[in-house]
Amino acid sequence: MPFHKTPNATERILAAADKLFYTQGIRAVGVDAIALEAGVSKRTLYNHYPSKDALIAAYLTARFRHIAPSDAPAAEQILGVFDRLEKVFASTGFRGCPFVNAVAELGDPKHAASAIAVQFKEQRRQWFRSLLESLGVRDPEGLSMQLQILVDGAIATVLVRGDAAVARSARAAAETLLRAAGALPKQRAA
Amino acid sequence: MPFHKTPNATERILAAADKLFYTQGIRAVGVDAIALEAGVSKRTLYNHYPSKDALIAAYLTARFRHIAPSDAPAAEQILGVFDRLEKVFASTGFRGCPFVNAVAELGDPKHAASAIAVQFKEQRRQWFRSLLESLGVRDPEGLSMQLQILVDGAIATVLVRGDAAVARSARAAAETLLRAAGALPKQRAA
DNA sequence: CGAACAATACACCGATCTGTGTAATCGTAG
DNA sequence: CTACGATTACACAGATCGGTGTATTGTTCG
Repeated sequence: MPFHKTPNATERILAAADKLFYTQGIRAVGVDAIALEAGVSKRTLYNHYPSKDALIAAYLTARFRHIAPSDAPAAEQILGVFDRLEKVFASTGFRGCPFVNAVAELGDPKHAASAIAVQFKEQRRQWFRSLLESLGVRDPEGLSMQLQILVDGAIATVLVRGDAAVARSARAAAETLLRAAGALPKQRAA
Repeated sequence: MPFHKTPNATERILAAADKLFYTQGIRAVGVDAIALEAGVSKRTLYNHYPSKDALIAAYLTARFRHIAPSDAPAAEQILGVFDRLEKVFASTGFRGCPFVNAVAELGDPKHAASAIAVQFKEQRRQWFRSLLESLGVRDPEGLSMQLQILVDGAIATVLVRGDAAVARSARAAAETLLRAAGALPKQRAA
């Protein structure tokens, strides 16, 4: 039976690729740098991943986190997204959305990265949509798209502005949209 | 007096750089490809631009279009942004926001591209803000940021989804935000 | 014509890129 | 101990990168 002597060589390579790809850009990072960061020879890297493109795809696939279901109220779950975003924005090394960045810098829509990016964004939109349905809003499809736009817009804006407080603006906008859809109590005066 | 025999060699180089940088990504395009596209020798290219970095900066600076003032009603001007966005999204070769893309793929915040990108986004936000002030909304600063988020969010979403109709969702969200701020008449029933 | 200047072709530099070939080494299972 | 599979170091291929040096070809003005 094949064994694994180390706590996963494949994972170390993937972790190194994630760190370098995300912080410096995919095209800016060579496989040599990834192998060095992972503490692995270049030959070993190519024994685990057949090509840099495959490693890129693995990087994005690993970034594809599935959203854990929650028992919290739907509106709270939705607004919680923006609160979590603010923390991510404020963390050192935030560099935008890895999926959007990959699509932007790879260019080729036939690259595996594009399909992965579409799936990720679509997953989050569907998550929004099902929550909105449970809230009984009038147009869950359209509103889920609007929330999605707010999320990606906040990410892009922070990428160039570097101001994590943008997340609060996005949250406020989401509140207004939810309120207009009847999914939130009427506004309290200040 | 120095003369110009052709309709501007510098401009042809810039136009070639714009086309290639935007459609394929900055790092993906070599100076040789730009010179070829411009119908110019590489030496001439370097006689007009001292380095690729300078050409990148020129590319972004040229993309920096100043917004022409208009006499149309303020709310109409704001919503018109999203209508124009939809046309841009539907045009062939749309590849997202050149400023955001440049920041994303260059990584280095000290690169001239970052400063240009910040200026561009800030200009548009100020444009929103002054229109909102003329509308007498309660929080022009915050609302201008929210509109900015909608614009960049729509751009990022279309980049991965490829669906120009996203612009209409963004416009609808902008209408809701303006209405909640009292800058638009109360909603008509469908 | 002839001086002045822009643009050309083209070779070239050193660095870096993705990817491979190979022989030596190491750790573990039988 | 031995055999085997994973990993290593390292050289190398072939391409491309940004950038330069140079000698030659135009083109325009005086």
